[in-house]
Amino acid sequence: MPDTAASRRIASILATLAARYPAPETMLHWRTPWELLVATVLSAQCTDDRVNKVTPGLFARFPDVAAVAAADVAEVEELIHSTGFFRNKAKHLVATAQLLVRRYAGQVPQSMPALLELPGVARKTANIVLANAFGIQAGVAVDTHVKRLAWRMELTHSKDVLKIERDLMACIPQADWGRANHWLVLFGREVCTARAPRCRACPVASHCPRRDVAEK
DNA sequence: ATCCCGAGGG
DNA sequence: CCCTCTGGAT
Repeated sequence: MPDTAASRRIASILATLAARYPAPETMLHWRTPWELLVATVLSAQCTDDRVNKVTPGLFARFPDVAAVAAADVAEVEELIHSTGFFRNKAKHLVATAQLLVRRYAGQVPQSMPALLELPGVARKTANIVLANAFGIQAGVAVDTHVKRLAWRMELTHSKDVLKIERDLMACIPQADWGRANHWLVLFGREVCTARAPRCRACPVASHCPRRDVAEK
């Protein structure tokens, strides 16, 4: 069980961020579960607007799972080049598309274990796809920003992603699990940055146990 | 120069 | 646990 004061902090912060940031579907552009899966994979180490810049061309050239499954990896690499890590991402996307065609009739599976078998998909991506494409609130997606927030808010000091996820789930309304990552990422990039956090501009400074650590 | 909206692999 | 993979923003 997470510390209850920290739980209240996280809940208050999420409520504030929910009012401040738009819905996730307005950020990453996607129309189908497959497109969300692709966009989420591409978003590793990359901002939403850069992903949104390449996905229209990618989806136009390879309109569905079957097309990606038959695609030349080098051509996919070219189309997603600007999102970084393009060799890994292209290889994973093609391999995943091939697996979907082979085992799931070209559909994106709607369960955590099935998603985790897809190359390039781990827990964070699976949580986001399940929640936002299928409305299945399987869990909170944890990435570097979310971890940092959980630590700074003293919800937990664990480095175990599964424990961090469970502690967050205990204090975030289940309906927000799919969106929490998005809000926290934006907040983490704009305000509660890894170094030199902009505490003076922080909308939730009053909830922060480290607000005495002033912005320099 | 340095850091980053992950995931796979040693 | 550590490393690698990448371009782009700052």
